[in-house]
Amino acid sequence: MDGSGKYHHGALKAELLKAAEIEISENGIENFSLRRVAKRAGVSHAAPAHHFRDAGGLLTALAARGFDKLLETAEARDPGETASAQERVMSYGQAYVDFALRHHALFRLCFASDRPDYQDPGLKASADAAFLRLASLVARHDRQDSVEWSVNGLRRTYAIWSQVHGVADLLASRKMHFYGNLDEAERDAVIKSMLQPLLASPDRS
Amino acid sequence: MDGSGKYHHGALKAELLKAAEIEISENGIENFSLRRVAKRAGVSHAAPAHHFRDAGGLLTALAARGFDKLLETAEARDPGETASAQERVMSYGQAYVDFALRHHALFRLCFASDRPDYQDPGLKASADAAFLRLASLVARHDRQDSVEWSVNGLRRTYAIWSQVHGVADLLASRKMHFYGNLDEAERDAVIKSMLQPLLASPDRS
DNA sequence: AAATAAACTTGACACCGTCAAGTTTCGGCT
DNA sequence: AGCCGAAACTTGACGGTGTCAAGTTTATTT
Repeated sequence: MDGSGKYHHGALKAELLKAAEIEISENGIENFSLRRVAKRAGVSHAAPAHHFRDAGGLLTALAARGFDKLLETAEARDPGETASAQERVMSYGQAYVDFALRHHALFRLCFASDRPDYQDPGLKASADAAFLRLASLVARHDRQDSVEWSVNGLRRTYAIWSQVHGVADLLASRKMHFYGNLDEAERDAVIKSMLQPLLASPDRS
Repeated sequence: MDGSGKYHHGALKAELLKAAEIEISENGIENFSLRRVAKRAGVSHAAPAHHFRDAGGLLTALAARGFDKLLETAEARDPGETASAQERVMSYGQAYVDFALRHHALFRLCFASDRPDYQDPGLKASADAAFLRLASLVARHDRQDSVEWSVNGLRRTYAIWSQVHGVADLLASRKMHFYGNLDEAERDAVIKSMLQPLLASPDRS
C-alpha cells in the first residue's frame, strides 16, 4: 500500500461514493467502471465489495444521493412561504432542470438506468421525497390544503412532473438543437412559459 | 462454420441490426454485448467490424432505425387530414408513448444514451424527421400554414415535445408508481389531458 | 485463369466485474 | 496486557467484453 494511507481507510464507503460521482461525471454512466472508482479512491479493485454488494449496490446508493441532491437543489431555490404557489412550482421546475444540466450523469443514473435497484428502501425513500416535494407544492397551488391525497392532485402533479422532466431530459441530452445554447435566464423563462398553461387551469373536479 | 451457412452471409449488416434490436430488448442497452449480437447472427465475434466501425457504429445505425420506427408509429396512428390538428397532435403524443413503452430499450438508445454518434448524418436525418413531423402538426394547429419557421412555433413544439417526452420517459421507466398499471385507453386519456392545456392556449405573438 | 478485393475467422490483448483465499488491522473480552 | 475473532483490505484467478492484427475463404474484376 502507499505510504500515506492506513490499511483501514476509515471512511471508504463515503470516499467510494464521491469517487463514483466524479467517475460518472467524467465518463458517463455507460462507461462506469468499478475498478476505476476503486483506483480513484486509492484502494484495490476488490475493496468496494466490502461496502457494497456489487457495482449495482454502489450505483443504488449513488442514485439515492442523486435524488437527495435534486431535492436539496429544489429547496435551495424555493422562494419560500411568502411567494405564490405558482412561483414555487416554477422554481422547482427550474431547479430540476438545473440539476439535470449540472449533474447530467447523475440525472441519467436516477432516471434512465436499470442499474440501481429501485426496490431498495433507501433509494425509494429518496426518490419519493423528491416527488412528494413537488406534489405538496402542486396541492398548495390547487388550494388542497389537506394533507390527504386526491386523485386529481396526483394527476396534476404527474402532468407537471412530466413537463419538467421532459424539458430537463431533452435539454440535458442536447436534443433541442434548434435552440442555440440557452443561458440560465433564458432557460428559466422557457421553463416558466412551459408551465404557465398547466398552472393556469387548476382543473379540479 | 456451421453447415447451413455460407461463408459470405450476404445480408449480415441487416441481420446484425435485427439481432442487436432483439439483444437490447432482452438485456437492455446497458448490457449490450457486440459479441452476443454476433453470436445471435451466427457469425464470429469480429465479423461486425466489417459492417460497422465498432459497437458505437452499430448502435448509431440502430438508433436511426429507432427514430424511423417512432415516426412510422406516429404516422400509423395519424387520423389524417380530416381530423382536427389538435387530435393529430394528441395522436402523435400517444404514439410516442406507445413507442417508448413497446420498445423501451430502443427508446433509451435514442434519447438516453451517449453511445450513438449524433453527428452521424443518417441518425441526424432520422431524428430530425421525427421531430419535424410534430413541428408541422403543431404549426397546422396554430394555423401557421406557411412552411416557414416561426420562433414561436418552435417554442410551442418544444413545449409539447417536452410534455410528451416526459410522460413517455417516466411511464416507460416505471417512475409513476402511484399510478397502478394503466391500460392503453387510460394511458391515452392521461396523455390527452396533459396536452389539453398546452393546445388550448395558442399563445402566438 | 489469375489477381485483387471483400467477407469472415481465429487469436491475442487489455480491461471489466466478481469470487475465493490470504493478510493486516481493529475492537472487545478475559 | 494479551489474545482472538471479526472487519477491512489485498492479491490472484476466472469468464466475459471490445478491438486490433493476421490469416483464410469467397466473390469480383481483368
